[in-house]
Amino acid sequence: MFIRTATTAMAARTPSRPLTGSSQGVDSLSAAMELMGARIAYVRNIEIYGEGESADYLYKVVSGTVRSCKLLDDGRRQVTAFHMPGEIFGLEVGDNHSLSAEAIADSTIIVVKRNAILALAARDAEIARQLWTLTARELQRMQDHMLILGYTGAKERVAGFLLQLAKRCSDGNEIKLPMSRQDIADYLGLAIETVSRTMTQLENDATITLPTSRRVVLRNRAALKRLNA
Amino acid sequence: MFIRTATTAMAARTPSRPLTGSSQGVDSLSAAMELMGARIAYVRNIEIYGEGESADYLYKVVSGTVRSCKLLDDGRRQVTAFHMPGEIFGLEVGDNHSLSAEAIADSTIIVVKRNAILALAARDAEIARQLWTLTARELQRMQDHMLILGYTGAKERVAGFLLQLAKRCSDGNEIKLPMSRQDIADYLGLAIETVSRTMTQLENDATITLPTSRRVVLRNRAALKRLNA
DNA sequence: CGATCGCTTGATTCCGATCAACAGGAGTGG
DNA sequence: CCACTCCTGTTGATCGGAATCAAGCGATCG
Repeated sequence: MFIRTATTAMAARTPSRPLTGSSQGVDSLSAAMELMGARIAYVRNIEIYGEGESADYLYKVVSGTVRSCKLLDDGRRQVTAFHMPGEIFGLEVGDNHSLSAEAIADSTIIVVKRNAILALAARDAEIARQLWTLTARELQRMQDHMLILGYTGAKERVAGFLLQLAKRCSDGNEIKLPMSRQDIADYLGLAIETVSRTMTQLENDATITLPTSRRVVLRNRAALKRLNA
Repeated sequence: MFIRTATTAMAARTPSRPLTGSSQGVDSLSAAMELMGARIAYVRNIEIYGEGESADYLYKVVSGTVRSCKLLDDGRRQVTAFHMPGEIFGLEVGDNHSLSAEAIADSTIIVVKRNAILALAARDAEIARQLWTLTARELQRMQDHMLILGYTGAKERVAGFLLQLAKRCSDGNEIKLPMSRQDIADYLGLAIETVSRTMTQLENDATITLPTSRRVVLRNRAALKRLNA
């Protein structure tokens, strides 16, 4: 399971360009994680940590995708975030995880002792700043998500989701969806059938095309943007 | 429009007992704000800052209530948070506000230069830690909000909202609502009529009572909790 | 090949949005 | 004080759209 890589360098630390592109600006922290952490491979659908477990580690996605979610009593599941390569997750203020995290696809993830990072932050103001920036970025992501959930219509929500993804992993106009329709549904607060239907509807409107169910091509971004803010 | 009060008194500065149990640990920051900041009175429905404006200040509610929100193109408004006495808002990572803030009721608010706080944080690790904790608490609040927005039913959302409020300002079982039905609707992603209807429905179910439209008495918390997680 | 899983599509039901009217205060000015 | 309006909240009726139940379809895998 463990593949502790010696982690050569990580090129040069780009001089802290915050926000935007995820990996930049977190470099000394990011580099520290790569040095101190262990590389672990998780297979699809495996739980990385559960709700309520003590938050002893910090995680950074190297490859694959992870979802953070909460299980509700009625069996429903609320997906609060998707974590893509380069992103850090598992950061908690309290001592326990308020969410669970699961690998959506086979993923390799760097795992670091939280205490080690916090100790580092206590000594190094730059690390502390980056930790804070990271949290704030999470906040921003969550605000975007909330905005999407605020929409009443299904088309608006799906459109918002697609644009959000396009911003994060834009290979031109094509998006590769790592998550299932059910994941999307739980992320958007919709039924899986509604997600599916809305997708095909957008395709019929010539707004997108679906070469396969997991690949989306944005044909008309303007039309998508018109649906949300 | 501004009434920069010379800040005579306002009774005594309540010795900063912030939120829930996490009251400890935010005091030195809170105290610093009270010392460095100016007390300003805002009248009902006045904008405190607008979306896109530069985020030069940090705010702490002394009395009254503030809403953070975003205006959408279609005229809809998404309320992302309500800020109650003792709470801090306006904290941004970037240099600009991503949301606007408006006073829901006449409010007095402590306003501090953001730079002053950040400078303080750079020197004082404890202040930095508190700043981070504060951001993380905001994150937690937003997660709760997202959970509520994830519910498909109106009853579930309203129930979640009421429980959330009860946790924050519990005078026994009675909640005093500082915000209008429209504010609640925009917070929950519902139509105002639906909020109103759901309230009366909950009253008919003997789950709550509504002495007036702005006062809610929780008669059956268990029933409310049964509706959400 | 059968089996399971993920996705789509169809038919129906139900619930929330919308349009519309109305009720109760609060404030204003006569 | 009353008459007036404005504002907020409630209630009713209708309509549309999303949830739900149900079936079918196409992959991938043992």
